[in-house]
Amino acid sequence: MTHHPTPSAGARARVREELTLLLADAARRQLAEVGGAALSVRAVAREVGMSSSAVFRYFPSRDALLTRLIVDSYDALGRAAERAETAVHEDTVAERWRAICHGVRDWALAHPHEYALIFGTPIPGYAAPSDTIGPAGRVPALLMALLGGPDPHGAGAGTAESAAGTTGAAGAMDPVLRASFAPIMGSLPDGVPPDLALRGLMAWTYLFGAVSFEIFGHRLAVVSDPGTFFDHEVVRLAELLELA
Amino acid sequence: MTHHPTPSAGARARVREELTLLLADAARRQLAEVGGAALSVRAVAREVGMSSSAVFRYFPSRDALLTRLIVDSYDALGRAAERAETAVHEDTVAERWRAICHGVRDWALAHPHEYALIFGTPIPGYAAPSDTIGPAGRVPALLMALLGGPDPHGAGAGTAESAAGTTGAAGAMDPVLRASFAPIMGSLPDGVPPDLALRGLMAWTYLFGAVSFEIFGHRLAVVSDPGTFFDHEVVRLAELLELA
DNA sequence: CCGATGTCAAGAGCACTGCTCTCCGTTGTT
DNA sequence: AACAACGGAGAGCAGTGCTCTTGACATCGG
Repeated sequence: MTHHPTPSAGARARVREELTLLLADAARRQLAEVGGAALSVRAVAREVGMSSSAVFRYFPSRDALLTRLIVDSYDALGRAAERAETAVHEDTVAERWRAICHGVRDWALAHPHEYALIFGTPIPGYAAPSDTIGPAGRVPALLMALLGGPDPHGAGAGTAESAAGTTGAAGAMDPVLRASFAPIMGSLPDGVPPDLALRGLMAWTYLFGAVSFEIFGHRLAVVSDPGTFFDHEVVRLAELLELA
Repeated sequence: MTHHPTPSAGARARVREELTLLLADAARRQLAEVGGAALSVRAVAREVGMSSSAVFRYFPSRDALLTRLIVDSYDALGRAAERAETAVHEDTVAERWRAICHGVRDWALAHPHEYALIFGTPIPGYAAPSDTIGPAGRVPALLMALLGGPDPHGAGAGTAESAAGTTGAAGAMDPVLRASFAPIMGSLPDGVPPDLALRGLMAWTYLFGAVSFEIFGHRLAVVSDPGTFFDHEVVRLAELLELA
C-alpha cells in the first residue's frame, strides 16, 4: 500500500530485520572468538553498542540466538559442500565425493567454532527446534543425491550389482538390519537400494569422524600433514565402499 | 615411621586424598546430570556440604577439576574397552575388533556426558595438560595391539599381503602419504607396516564417528535400531579394511 | 605440656552471566 | 494530530568462578 520496498512489512519491520541481522553477525564474530559455550548476550550487546536488555527484544533468549547461529552454520556448511561439488559436477562420482569431503573439511577448518556448534557436544539444556532439521540434512542429502543418481539414463542396475557384490547376494539383507535404518529410507526417494543408503550412511559417518577428529585436536599427535592424510582416507574409503 | 597404612604420607595427606576423591566423585555425579559445560564448583561444594571456597583448596581451578574428570573418563573408557576385548581374547581378530567397538559404544551410552567431555567440543580456554595424553591413547593402543600382533608365530607376511592387495603393490606407498602420519608411526613398535597403521587409524576414526553420531543425537531421525546398525557397520568396516 | 606453625573451612566481595521488569522517549500508523 | 505500539536503557535478581581475609583446629617441636 505504501511506497516501501517491502509492502507487506512496514519500515519498522525492515529496520528490525536489519538490526536482527546485525546482532546475528556480531554474535557470529563472538562465536568465532570465544566459542559457543562462552557466547555472551551482554558481549554481543556491547559490540553493537546496545544495552543487553535490548537484545532480548530481538532474540527472546540466548538459546534462540544460538539456534539462529546453528541454522546459519548448517546452511553455510551445506552451501560450501554444494559449491565444491558443483565445481566438479561433470566429473566421476569418486571425484565428486572427494570434492564434497574437501569442501566440508575446508569449511570446518575455516569455521571451527561453527562446526563445533553443530557437530560437537550438544548445549546442555538446549533442545534443537525443528527449524534445524532441514538445514542439518543438506550435506547428507547431497551425498545421497551423488550416490543415488550418478547416471541419468536409468542404469541403476549397475549400482545395485556392485552393491550386492560387497556382502552376500543381491537384496539378501537381513530384515532386522534393513529395519534398523528404516527412518532414513523413508526420507529418501523410492527406489534407492537399501545397501546403497547404508554405504552412504557409512561414508557420511566416516567423513564426520575424520573432520571432527582433526577439528577437535585428536590428531595433533598422530598426523603431521592432515590434508594429505585426509585426501587419502576419503578416497580410499570411497574405493572400499564402492561409492563410484 | 608411624603406624599409618601409608607411611610416606601423614595422616593429614591421607584425609586430603580422601576428600579429593570425595569431591571428584561428587563432580562426576554432577557431570552425569548436567554435563561438562554446566558443571559448577559451587554445586559440587553444596553436594558434599562444603563451602565453595574450600573446594579450591583441593582443585586450584574449575579447569583442574575438569582435567581430573577427563583423565578418569579416558581411563574408564580404556578399561571398558580392554575388559570387552579380554572376554573374547582367544577369538578371531574380527570378533575382538567387534568386542572393542561394542565395549566403547556401551560405555559411551552409559556415560554420555563423560564421553562428550573427552570426545566432544573442547572447552574454550582449556588446554589439555600432558597428563591426559597417556590415558587418551589407551583405546588406540588396544586397537593397534590387536591389528599388529594377532599371530604370535611370526606369520606377519600374511597380514602384509592382504594389506598390499588393497591398494597397489606391497610397500609402494606414496612417500608424502607415508610422511603424513609419521608421528603415530613413531609411537608404534617397530615393524608395524605403514598401511596397517593407516587402516587402524581409519578404523579408529570410523568407530569414533559412529559412536559420536549416536551420542550427539545425529542419528535420531536416521536409525531406529542403533545397536543393530552399529554392529553391522563395524563388522562391515572390518571386512572392508581387511582387519582380520 | 605449652606454644609455634601450618592447614583448612567459611564468609565477604568482585566481576561476570542470563533474564525480567519498569520506565520513557521515539516513531509509524490511523 | 493523536495514539498506541515499539524499542531502548537501567535497575535488579539469582547465579557463576575465583580471591582474600578471618578465625578455628590439629600437628609437631621444645
